[in-house]
Amino acid sequence: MSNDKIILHLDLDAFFASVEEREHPKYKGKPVIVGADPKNGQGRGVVATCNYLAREFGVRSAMPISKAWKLCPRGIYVRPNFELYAKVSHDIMSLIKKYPDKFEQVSVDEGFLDVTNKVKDYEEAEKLAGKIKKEILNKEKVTCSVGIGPNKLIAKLASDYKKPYGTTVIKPEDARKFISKLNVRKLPGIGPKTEAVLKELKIETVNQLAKTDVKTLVDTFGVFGYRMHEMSLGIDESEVTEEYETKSLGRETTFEEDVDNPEIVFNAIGELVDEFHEEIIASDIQFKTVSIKIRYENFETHTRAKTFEFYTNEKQLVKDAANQLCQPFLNIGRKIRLVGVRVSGLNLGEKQKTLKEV
DNA sequence: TCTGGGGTCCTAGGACCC
DNA sequence: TCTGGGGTCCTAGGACCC
Repeated sequence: MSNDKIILHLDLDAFFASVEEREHPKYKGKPVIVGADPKNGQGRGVVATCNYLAREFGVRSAMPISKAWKLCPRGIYVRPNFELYAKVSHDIMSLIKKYPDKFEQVSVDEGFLDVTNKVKDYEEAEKLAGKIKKEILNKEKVTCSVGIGPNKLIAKLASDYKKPYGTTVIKPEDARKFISKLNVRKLPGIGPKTEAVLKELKIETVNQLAKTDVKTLVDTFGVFGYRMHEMSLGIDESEVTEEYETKSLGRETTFEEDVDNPEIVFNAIGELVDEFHEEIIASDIQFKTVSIKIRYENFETHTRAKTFEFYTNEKQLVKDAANQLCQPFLNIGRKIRLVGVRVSGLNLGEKQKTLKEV
């Protein structure tokens, strides 16, 4: 009995931009940038997603929209329509779910499929991937890329290897070689900060990471050092899991212009709470902790939290707690850029203890 | 270049309990 | 005089992911 798995990772290509192209055929053949209003280069905010044509101009996700505007002034700039993307995502995930033994939705545009007992080998897995890709394209008019490998880590890195509309198959015996060549930044959990620390240690490729002794990594990164070392060898024992429980729920907003009037902050908090409280009621959620987040104009960010001795779902309680928690940050002669409210310590109603619905 | 909004997970210190 | 040890909960900050 072998315990080798066959995992597919499916990633929708430039998802938000693809949906916009689908809805607006006149966008085809043009750079499409989904994100904040660029306001002739003065806009505040970032790029959410852009299509591959926009990427040729150097535009990237998470880039300030003002920079995107400089790189690609003639692009088509659209505000995101998250409700639409959620609907299309839901439709696509519903199509996919029937194929694997287990399906895990990771985000709006990604999912893992454990097909170990559905296919007899990697050739069959590749055929299945082709079938799923065509079905999504025919029925939903968007493309996706698929990675196939012996675990979630390899499958995920493989789906990223050839995009858009690519399929990359990494058999178990090729996993080490495949992962060795990658930059450490590709590994999940290694972001800009960790990348910089690794660079100081002269570690830039996964191969160099694999050759580093675990002690050095653990001394530098704590328990994550072990995980980094495992990943560098292509090891990932985690299962494709269908269960998912929400841990927190909230909203935040960046003001059009930085503010110092407390009334404006309180009003914003009220609106944010009104918005997500609907979700709390609809999903039958109770909570016991309320947190606020304040970001000053210089991007310095603070959080404060208050935990009740009981679970509740009362809107006014959230507003009162949030206002109270904000007080120390107001009227001190500093301008505020962002305010946020979040509830956690959740007691989930039966409805919510199911699949993640993004 | 000047940094969104939705989240998750980790760490570290302090309070408190037995 | 010089002060345990383990567990749990809470808070604040930070890195990271999509």
